[in-house]
Amino acid sequence: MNIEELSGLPPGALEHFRSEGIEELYPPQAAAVEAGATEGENLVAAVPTASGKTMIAALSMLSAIERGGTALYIVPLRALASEKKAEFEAYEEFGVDVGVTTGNYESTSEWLATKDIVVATSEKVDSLVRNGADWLSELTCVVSDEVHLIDDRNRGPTLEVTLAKLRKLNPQLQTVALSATVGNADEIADWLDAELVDTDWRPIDLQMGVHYGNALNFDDGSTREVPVEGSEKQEAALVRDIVQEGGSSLVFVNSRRNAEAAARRLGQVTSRELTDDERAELVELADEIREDSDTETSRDLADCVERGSAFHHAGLSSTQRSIVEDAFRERLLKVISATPTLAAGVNTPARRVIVRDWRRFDPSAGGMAPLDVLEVHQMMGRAGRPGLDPYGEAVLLAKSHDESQELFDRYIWADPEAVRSKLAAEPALRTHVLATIASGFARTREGLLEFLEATLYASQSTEARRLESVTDNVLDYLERNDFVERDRSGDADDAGAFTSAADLASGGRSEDLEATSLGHTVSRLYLDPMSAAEIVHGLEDADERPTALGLYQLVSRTPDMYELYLRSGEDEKFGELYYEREAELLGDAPSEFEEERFEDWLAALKTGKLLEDWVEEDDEEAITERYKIGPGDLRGKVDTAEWLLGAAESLASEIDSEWTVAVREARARVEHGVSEELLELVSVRGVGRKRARQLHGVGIEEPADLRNADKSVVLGALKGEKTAENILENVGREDPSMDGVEPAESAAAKTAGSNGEDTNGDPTAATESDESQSSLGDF
DNA sequence: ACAAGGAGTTTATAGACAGCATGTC
DNA sequence: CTATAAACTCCTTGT
Repeated sequence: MNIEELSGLPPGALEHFRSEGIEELYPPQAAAVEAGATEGENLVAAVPTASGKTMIAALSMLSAIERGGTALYIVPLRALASEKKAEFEAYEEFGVDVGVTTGNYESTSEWLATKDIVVATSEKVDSLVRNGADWLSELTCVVSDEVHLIDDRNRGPTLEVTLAKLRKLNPQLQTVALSATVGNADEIADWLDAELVDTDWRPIDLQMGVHYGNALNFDDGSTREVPVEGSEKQEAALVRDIVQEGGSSLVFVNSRRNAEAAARRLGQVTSRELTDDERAELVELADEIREDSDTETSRDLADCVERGSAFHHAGLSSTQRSIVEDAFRERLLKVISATPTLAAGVNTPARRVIVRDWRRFDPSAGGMAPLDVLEVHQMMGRAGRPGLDPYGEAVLLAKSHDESQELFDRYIWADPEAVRSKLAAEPALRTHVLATIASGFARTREGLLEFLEATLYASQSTEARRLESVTDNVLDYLERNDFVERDRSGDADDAGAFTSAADLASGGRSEDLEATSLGHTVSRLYLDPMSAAEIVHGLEDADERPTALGLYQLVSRTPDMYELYLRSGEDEKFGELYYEREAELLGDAPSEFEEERFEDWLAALKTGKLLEDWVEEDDEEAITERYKIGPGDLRGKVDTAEWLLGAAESLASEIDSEWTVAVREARARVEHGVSEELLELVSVRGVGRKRARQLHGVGIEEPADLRNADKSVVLGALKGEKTAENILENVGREDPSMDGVEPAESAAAKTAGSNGEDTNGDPTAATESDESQSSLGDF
């Protein structure tokens, strides 16, 4: 189908597509149009990655906009939200306004209401629904990207419930669901009352094969010699082979350590194939990486990058991840060794994809469990760069003939699994039942069950009662914790004479459900009710002002915090820390004889201690080293703690706790990574934990001091005239200019300013080493 | 005497959304 | 229970 045949798009859209070199629609896109994508029809498109799914979404959204509506594009990851936003921003050329909203992006509801297309994560959309954003009911088109993630145990139910709510909010809504090829796309289409486009078609041919011995055998029967030389590993031979042809590769492995080790080894292969220009650019990139964070992980990554190789996993900071992804897309990096993150993330196509490890440690399976077919297909789908590669190759590695055969059977000739809803699990329902009641989607138990009927779970379930019984458990829980009130008076009023069939079936439990004020708060804060209960109990239990550690351990043991594991021997270490600081912890510790719960308690203490180290101004390097984590993990923990403590502050004021201020302070300290004494300084724009410490070391303790202090003292502490001027300007000093000011020796400068406050003038306060040493002693 | 290398043993295991209100070194 | 690479330890060998 030629794009000329399209109708109903905004004027200028066709010119725009043509200018991007799009003339013909790909077959799946044409099929989507024939199914009514541009006419507001519901659609499920189950097609491989990189086969033009985004175009299907674009056609649906643009035609909806042309009809006077607005569109919402739901993605699973923040990084994808930015990627899609950048893509859709090209439509601004013909007057289509695009906005993003995720947890860490600015966004007021009014601002979003003015946009034609809004890109958001599923959780953010859920949150918007809970907070009653009106513009959501004006939506005419919603696109759900990677909808197969409904299968995900943790986050799938959110997507499922959110789609159901959006559709209930606006029955006219056009729903477009984009999915990887899965076993049961038809079931998803049934659920959404949608037309189905289900195809394996790809714009670039994909060859799948297994490497065994010295040969690469493809599914089409062809073979390629890829000899393994000397003691090198299979993946090294495969990477070398393709780099010499000017192609790049992705290697998927099953652990971070393996990713790092593989990247190091593969660096020896790629470094031989670099031009001088490339080498020079890579050195620059490596510097950027080292600059982003001074940790061992960063240094290792930088060392690899200089050789044209990189690793990629969640321990990297988001900046480092982007650096690696961008450099790979620009073909500067020849190979990335990655954990499965990369397969689900932003677009990083490679000529050859090597799936080295097809088994992964899974404690619930009691050992190594094979990856899902879907997951492996997602990785393999990254093969082939449109416009650059003639075809893509996806390779699995086998060490024996038998294994080779198994891999063909298990992954290459196998169909992906069916997507199964995970909604009927208590943790998922706990959150969503409360939200559904709080935001008025259901007012009775029956209404609730009726709403749940509109989910994929209900359409798939053969066990109708299961959802009901889990729902009842959850309602009990919510009532017990004072999030929901059940009003049974309904029975008495309406004189039980008119007992409905539904009541009979459910044992006559007709009742009104209403969220309490606390319940509403919990729902709006987007907390798991269990987290909220833990926090509330913890705060109520505190007789004295809680310490930072107490609060950090409290939020760390919440199900919303993904806790650090205890390594071998650490149970003892943290057991000791526990006895030392037991008095600070909030709530009742489980008995030591309940091994599992006690371990969790200690793991939360470990996470809490990490946060305490952070606010005691230990540096990134020390913390990542001490807890054996990457910079990305540290920032992730801090981020989550910040969010949870923010929520805890709201809860504290909701329950009239006397510790609201203590929580606020603990949150502020985490946000900036500083001790109490620096909180004031750090509120000045341009002053973070490092600069605040420097300033404090010369006796500047609060913003007012900055306005009055001797400029030479400020300059002496800050180094860099520009920064000093900036900061003085931000603090509102009349004459910020540093012209002709000589920096004072920071140790010599004692008290600055005129407020005469004692500074406890410790000349060595500028270095935090004393403190970090003493907290090291805790280990 | 000591480094290098090999054999046997131990160890650890992927990921990342959300409130609110603005800005690190 | 269904694995495996890397890191570590201890021993042997070579110079």
